[in-house]
Amino acid sequence: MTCKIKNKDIVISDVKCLDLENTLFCGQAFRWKKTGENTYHGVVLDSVADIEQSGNEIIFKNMSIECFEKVWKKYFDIERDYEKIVKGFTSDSYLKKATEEYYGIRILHQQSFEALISFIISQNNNIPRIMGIIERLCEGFGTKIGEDYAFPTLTQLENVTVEDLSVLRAGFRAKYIVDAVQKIKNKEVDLEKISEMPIEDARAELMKIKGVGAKVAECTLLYGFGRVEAFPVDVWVKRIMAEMYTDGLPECTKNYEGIAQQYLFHWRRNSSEFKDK
DNA sequence: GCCCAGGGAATCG
DNA sequence: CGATTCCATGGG
Repeated sequence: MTCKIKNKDIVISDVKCLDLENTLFCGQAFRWKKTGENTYHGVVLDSVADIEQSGNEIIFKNMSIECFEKVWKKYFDIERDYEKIVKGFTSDSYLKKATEEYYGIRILHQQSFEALISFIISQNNNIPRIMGIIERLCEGFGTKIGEDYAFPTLTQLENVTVEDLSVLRAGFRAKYIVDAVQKIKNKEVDLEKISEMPIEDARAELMKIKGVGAKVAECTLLYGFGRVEAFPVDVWVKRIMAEMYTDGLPECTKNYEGIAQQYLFHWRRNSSEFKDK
């Protein structure tokens, strides 16, 4: 990656395998808005970004180098060599198709608390409604930043009750959000320690929270902790496994199962190859 | 009205 | 144990 400052913008180039459209709208993050042909608007931590992709260049508009280094470099997983990883996938014919049709998906390294709460909300739910609930959560409880809202912090949520959360219209999931907040607050579940645990222990730790089962735990590890070997199995991935991988995932996905999962998930949901199925 | 959605807890056999 | 049922809400 090369990083230049032009006017007040950060311009990065030579980032291989990063397509904003595919990455931001493949169901891993729920707060991005498309603002134009190649422009996107989003919030991470307390930083708001307007980003534009033109070919091999990604432009972070009106952003300081400090902010880019501190927040966005990690968020877009810039240091990881996706080109190499994705090339490794092409020995499998289905993954070859998926990575060709939807090239440039990266796993976004989100804030762990946000990922946890977001995927608690995602259970037995559909993506448009998940987005709405999260938007109401941010507007109702997060810090206002200009026209935007940060995702609420643990402190901002530490005293909320199920009744307080009724404005979200999250249904039965509200009590799970409260349980997650309480257990993190009293250190029954320690997000700091989870990032250093072997993945089996990390899973078990997250599953102490009500409403966190295998799938939500796996999503939290993948998107909130950057554990790219985590493999969330939702209804779509279940279909993929039943239709294409009855003997399990191919060897070429080893240690990168979560990245493979993201390509397969997005491909199976959106490709015309599976129209009306 | 029915079915389904990036599931999980509670209950039943 | 595995299998079934219920959980809130909204869109198709």
